[in-house]
Amino acid sequence: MAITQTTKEKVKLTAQKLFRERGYAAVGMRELAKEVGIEAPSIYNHYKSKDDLLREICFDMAQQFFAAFDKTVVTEEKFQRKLKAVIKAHIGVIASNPEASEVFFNEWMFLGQPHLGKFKKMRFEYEMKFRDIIDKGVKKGDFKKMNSKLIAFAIFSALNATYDLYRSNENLSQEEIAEDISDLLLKGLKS
Amino acid sequence: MAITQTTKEKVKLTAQKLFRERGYAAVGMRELAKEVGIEAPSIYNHYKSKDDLLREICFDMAQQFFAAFDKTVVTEEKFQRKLKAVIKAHIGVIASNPEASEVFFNEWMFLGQPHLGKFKKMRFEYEMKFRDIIDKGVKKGDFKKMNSKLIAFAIFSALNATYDLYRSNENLSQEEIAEDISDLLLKGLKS
DNA sequence: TTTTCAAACTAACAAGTGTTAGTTTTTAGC
DNA sequence: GCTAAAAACTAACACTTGTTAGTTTGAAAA
Repeated sequence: MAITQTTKEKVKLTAQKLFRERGYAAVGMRELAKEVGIEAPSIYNHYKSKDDLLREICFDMAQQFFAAFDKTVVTEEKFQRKLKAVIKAHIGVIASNPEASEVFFNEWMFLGQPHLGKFKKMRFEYEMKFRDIIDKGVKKGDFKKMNSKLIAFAIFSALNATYDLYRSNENLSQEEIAEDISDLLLKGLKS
Repeated sequence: MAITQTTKEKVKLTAQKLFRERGYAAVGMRELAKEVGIEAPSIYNHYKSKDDLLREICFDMAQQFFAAFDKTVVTEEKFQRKLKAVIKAHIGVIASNPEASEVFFNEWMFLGQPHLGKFKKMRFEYEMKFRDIIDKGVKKGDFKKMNSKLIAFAIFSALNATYDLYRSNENLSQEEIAEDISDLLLKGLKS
């Protein structure tokens, strides 16, 4: 817990909150500034532009997803275990910051170039890491034969919506969410 | 296929396209009008306001989802069959209009009151129809015991993202999508 | 041919947009 | 306490926003 908060941090946190609540395009700089407790032009002492702010939010999250994936080393040979581990890591990142995650998933389209292009590329690479596990699992016989692209899509869709579960708190723990959802999906992959 | 298209229809279709591509808040009335081939104020001969336009798009889709669900009468007693049938109906509605579906799922938050309230209520009711099938299936023993709310959430997340599959066409048929995804999910529910 | 009405138009308003310039205040280092 | 830099401020620009008022056009009904 940060005892003190720099203005820059406050701007970023407030932007995350407002962008999530109302969408990037619908939030004005004056409104953002007011919520922070400063005047709009003061924001430009910390961020080059509105787009720059969105860029930082989105790319910070992207980095977290990659880091969580790469940190997940599974020595076990079973692909069910491997997939479950990265699913949990993915859900864990979302759980650690549902607000920024929602912005990441829903507002990236407002990024200007060249960031937008880089973002799409990174997201594709990340998705391919998952697809790779599924494909290898199918090849080895751990998973049934299937349209891996379609299945990976369905899995991501279920995982990426989990930010919604932390909004109006229903006393669902991250562990419970990760366990139930990965169980549902992994069972469906059984060969 | 409509051979001729009224201006009102053209406005609605163009709005669906633009709202999907760039988001409701980022699309201006002048831009929408230009794409239709008229001037901005002419739109007001057909729609009361920008919000009115979004309202029509969203509530038309809502009606289609309800209609498809209610039309799905399954005489079979197995809840797997019942659930599979409504899943397919749901995916079918999305497939029949992926563009409007995407607006429906992602832009409803820009609805003004009282439409926003009504929309939320309808969506909740619709989701409860699905939850109801799952709960009854669990009670009867067709599905394993589980957190039905969480599972319903995951199922909806997977289904509602399918509009994305029709965007950059990958030669995926609606039947293939519905079959693969419902298989994945139903297997995970097995008792 | 005249009347009527819907649907297009032009002009404009009031408010809001992101952002820059220039200035003052606050903070930190010596 | 003095200096330098960071971070706040006010004022403003050029442009866009949704929408209204008032007018003209085009086609159908009489």
